Amino acid sequence: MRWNELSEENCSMARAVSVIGDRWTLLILRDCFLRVRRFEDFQERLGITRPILASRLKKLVDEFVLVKVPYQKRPLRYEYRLTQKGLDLYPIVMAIVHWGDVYMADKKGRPLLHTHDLCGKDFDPVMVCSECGEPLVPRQTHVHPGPAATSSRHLPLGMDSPGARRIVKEKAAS
Amino acid sequence: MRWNELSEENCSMARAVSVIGDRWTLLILRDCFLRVRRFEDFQERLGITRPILASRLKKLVDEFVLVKVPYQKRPLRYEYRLTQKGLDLYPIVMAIVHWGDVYMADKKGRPLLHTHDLCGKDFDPVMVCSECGEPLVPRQTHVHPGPAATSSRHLPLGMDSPGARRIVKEKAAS
DNA sequence: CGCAGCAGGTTCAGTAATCAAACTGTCGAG
DNA sequence: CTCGACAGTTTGATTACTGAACCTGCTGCG
Repeated sequence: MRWNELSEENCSMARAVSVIGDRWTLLILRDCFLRVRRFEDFQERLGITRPILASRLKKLVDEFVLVKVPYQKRPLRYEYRLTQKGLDLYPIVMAIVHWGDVYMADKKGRPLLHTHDLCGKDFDPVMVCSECGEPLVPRQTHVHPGPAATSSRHLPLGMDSPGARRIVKEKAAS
Repeated sequence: MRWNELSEENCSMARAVSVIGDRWTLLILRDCFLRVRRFEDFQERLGITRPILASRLKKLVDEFVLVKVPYQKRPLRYEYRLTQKGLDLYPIVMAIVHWGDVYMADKKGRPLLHTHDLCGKDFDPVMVCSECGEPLVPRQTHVHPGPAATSSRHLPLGMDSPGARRIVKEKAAS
């Protein structure tokens, strides 16, 4: 499968990954949330090569995750700012940072702490259920087909997934 | 910067991205949470080439995100299961799926709905502050150096970041 | 026994993406 | 008129990914 074919898959994750599923893109987005906005600043902070940075920024602009806003004329220069679509990536970025803090930090602790202005405390992000507010645990959730469910691929062991075929076979054999 | 150098960066996000920051890896992990466990099943569902799948699974095992568990002897065969470290990627996966649902779904709606067994309802994941329980909004948070803060890179406009140098210059000029 | 089939990979040649470094173009300051 | 800042683009060499085929270890069938 080619990368651009990913965006046509009937799977929200595949479509999201076709936009943000790239190491450089994720690091660029982290910097966006740290209020980095200019080409040279991204380049110096990330150590990314200039052609790659240009291509990733272009893609994010094409996808409406970032907008180019002029911050001066003569010479006309633009900075990159998060749109609402981009700002809504915050949970993804925070979830990744938090996982890195827990599992990839060295002995000295975390390089960066996050403070919540509302309560004034340093926080960790916690993912909860929108309906009951309880923290989400993978074992306490399951999935079922939604309105746009068509393909059997990317459904969890749907009736014609390989796993299900195997299970059906195994049951038939017993 | 090379990919493997990423893991040495003093930044939790960079280190996490060195493990999971790859389109295929993210899709493999999604399937893990859908209880896909075998090489052939991953291969068929994802349409990934076999060498890449083998290399990604190996990397995830090396990083203790997955473990190989034998499910039969003669012939000895293994399946891939999430470790606790892998299970803790759930918020990342859910956040990506949710963003995809909101911004990348087609008119028909979502391909997949998630049900929370505790409350019995279909839910969206919401990221809240561990201290006060309020939903996290990027504008209501800020960062400051933690115990392991060393390099100025990857700090938000630290005193010797390019952005800060520019701001200092601009203030001095006024 | 001989051979097909399955699960889980590996090997190989060709194509695509990424790298470092240099180059372009516009402008303001000295 | 030269210098430096900014925001990229171009170039040639290196690295990663792709698709197809191949390999291994075992089982079940005739």
